Amino acid sequence: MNLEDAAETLAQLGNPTRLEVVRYLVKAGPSGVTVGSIQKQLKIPASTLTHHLKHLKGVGLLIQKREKTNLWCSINFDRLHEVSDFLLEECCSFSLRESDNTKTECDAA
Amino acid sequence: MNLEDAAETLAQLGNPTRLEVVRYLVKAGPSGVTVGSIQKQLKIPASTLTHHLKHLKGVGLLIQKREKTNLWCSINFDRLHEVSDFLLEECCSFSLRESDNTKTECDAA
DNA sequence: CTATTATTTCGATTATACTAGAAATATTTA
DNA sequence: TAAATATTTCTAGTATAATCGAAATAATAG
Repeated sequence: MNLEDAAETLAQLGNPTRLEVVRYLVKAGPSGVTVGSIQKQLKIPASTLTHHLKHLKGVGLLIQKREKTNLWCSINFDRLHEVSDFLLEECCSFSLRESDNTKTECDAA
Repeated sequence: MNLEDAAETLAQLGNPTRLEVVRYLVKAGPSGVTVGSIQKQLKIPASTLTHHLKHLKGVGLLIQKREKTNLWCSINFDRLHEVSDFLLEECCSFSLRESDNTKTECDAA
């Protein structure tokens, strides 16, 4: 994951409403939830929610599957890992290069 | 770290210029670098850089120390870990609750 | 076909962020 | 004091994002 993609993904996670949705999707797990249930549970107006879901899908954090009238949403765990890995790798790269210890800061944490 | 703080921090990391600065600070390590050296290396106009540094400091990602005319900047590694932990914990909370395995998805990764 | 439920598009408002040049400030050195 | 260097403030243009009501669309059930 390059810097541009990481920044874009982080930016999308940086909106409180969207981060709340992401947290909800994570809790829901791989089976996912419908757009409507997110809307009801988190009390987000439908149009606002659609708007944010489009953003999340745009950076590959959201997986959607249609089933009849319902649109099922689930989080892309791999993508979520990629972005946290970007932060961690960039962070820990220092310890790996500069430290004499076999253990990195990451291992220690 | 609560959702609001996490969102705010992620939002600040979500700007390409700032993420580039963060990456540069991470590479520089705990000793840090001056504002001027960031400006020259990354070719960011001084006023733009000051603006972004203020943002990073605002969410606690940046540590600054004055020495004579120079302002030394270094990354707050702890803070960087906190935000990546927020993503990982929220992410892995599912596996912890739903899986019968003792190993979580995080451990496996 | 009609009604119902689910989701999206449209449109408009409001707010906030990014960018950077020019001028100002502050500190050190000569 | 004057010059040089480092950083910040001021200001302003431009762009983009967040929000949500109302209307539109889509799919199914009766």
